[in-house]
Amino acid sequence: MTKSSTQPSSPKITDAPRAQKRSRPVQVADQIKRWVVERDLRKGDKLPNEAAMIAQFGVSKGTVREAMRILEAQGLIVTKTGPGGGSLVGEVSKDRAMSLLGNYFYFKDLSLSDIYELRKLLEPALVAKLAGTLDEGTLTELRDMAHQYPEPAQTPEEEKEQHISSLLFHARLADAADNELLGFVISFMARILSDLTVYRRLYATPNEELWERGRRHQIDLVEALASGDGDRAHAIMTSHMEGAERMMNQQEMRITREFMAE
Amino acid sequence: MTKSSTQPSSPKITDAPRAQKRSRPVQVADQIKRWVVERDLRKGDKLPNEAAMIAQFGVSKGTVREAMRILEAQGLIVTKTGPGGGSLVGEVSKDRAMSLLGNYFYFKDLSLSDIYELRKLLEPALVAKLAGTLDEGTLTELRDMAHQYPEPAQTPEEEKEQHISSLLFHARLADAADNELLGFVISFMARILSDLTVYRRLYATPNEELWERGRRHQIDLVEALASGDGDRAHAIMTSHMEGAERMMNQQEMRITREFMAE
DNA sequence: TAAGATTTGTTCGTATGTATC
DNA sequence: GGATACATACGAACAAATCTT
Repeated sequence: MTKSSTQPSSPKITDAPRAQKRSRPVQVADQIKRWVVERDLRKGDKLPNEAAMIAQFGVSKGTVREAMRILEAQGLIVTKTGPGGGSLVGEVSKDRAMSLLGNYFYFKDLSLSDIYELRKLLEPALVAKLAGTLDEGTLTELRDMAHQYPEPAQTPEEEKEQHISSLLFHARLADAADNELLGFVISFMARILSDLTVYRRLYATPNEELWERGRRHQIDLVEALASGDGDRAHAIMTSHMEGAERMMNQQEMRITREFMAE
Repeated sequence: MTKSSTQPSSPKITDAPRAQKRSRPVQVADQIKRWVVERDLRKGDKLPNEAAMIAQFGVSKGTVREAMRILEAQGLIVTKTGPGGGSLVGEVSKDRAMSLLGNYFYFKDLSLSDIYELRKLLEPALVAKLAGTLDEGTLTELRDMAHQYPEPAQTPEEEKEQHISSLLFHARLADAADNELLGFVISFMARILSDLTVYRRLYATPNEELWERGRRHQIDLVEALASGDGDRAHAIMTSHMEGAERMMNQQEMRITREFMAE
């Protein structure tokens, strides 16, 4: 392992001017981060306890606690009370990462077409890559999800439920990719879309034809994936994305501005 | 504005089991977040001061301060001392969002091909869309960046510099997209790649032919963008991505595991 | 420049809660 | 149950920053 030994840290992309005075807790948090990186600590590894840090950094208990809260908020540590307790290095969860990123887009007012521009690029490519690589368990899982709602929704609540279920289907596909980055982006978009609000419905009853097409797409897609037909999977997903975008535009869905959950 | 009035918050995508006891500071932080969302507060809006929150939530000063640190760590507030000071709602910066997301991937060990799989999908599509839409100022900026290094690098340091410069070129393109989501993903990848480490160099001198091809690509790309030739821009970028990936694989670059900067 | 007011920043002492043995 | 080791929370005091006069 070539320990990079504090190289001059070449200029970062999109590096803000940043100078500023940093409060003690933030300084302490940064030092702890460095400490963790230097020792290459991993998921369950223990950090020194409060008392040790108070001594180590020469600050008070309150300051150390604020520093720990900073790290905790970023998902980098978890803390337990009691004997043998203390703070442990904690892998940032996907859920938390999505929430944190969601906070950024909270202020950005994404549009549906922004999201679908990306979905139309990524999801067809994803399934094309996935075709023929999924094990039986995953395929069964996907088949079950595709068949879960055999009838069109009767109520707005039911329709929302089906909408969420459909997005879970896509998130499941994303998780099957062995590309964490691709999987994350797709899951993140699914999550944003699952927080949608129907602003005004143009048709009193949901468009059954579009619904049926969406359902057929899912079912056909799983079979294309099972048979290893990447081109067909790609085509189905492309068609599905276009249909989904059209349906959502028809219903004038709006993105809900929402803060992180945790 | 249709205030969504605390709807039952439909099941989230990738919602962890999550129950757990939440510490007082976290509870307070959550309440403040809700408070902000309910009132639809924006960038510069003021939050109540410490004393008011102590009274409001019936907790001690230390607890309130820990709560504020949590929000600050997520980029949601900024705090100033002095009269008229206090905490303000603060838009999450792109830089901070990338750092926070970087923490997630810190544990994931992304490979170069993971990143390039996405780049090859997104960047050609981006430039195809951008063709003919850029103003003269932006085009000039891009031209300048493309011509910045007229000679191949002589030293590893120089080469790294050029590498970063090239990624800045891509980040600049991403910012020109009027799709914040697409722009963010591309910039984020550029940032990860800018933190690369050359692990072992196969050729003592950098491959000049590949370098020259990369440079030509950038120059030709800007002209294609200026003339509005989307197909050509797409083709150039595709070729460029393939070349870049090949070059990096040749040099056996490794992704540096690095914690957030701020 | 200086003084005073306001608001956050930091410390210390003490007490309480919680999990392990 | 009791002892121990740890985090959690409170309250009072003082320090530092920054605005106003």
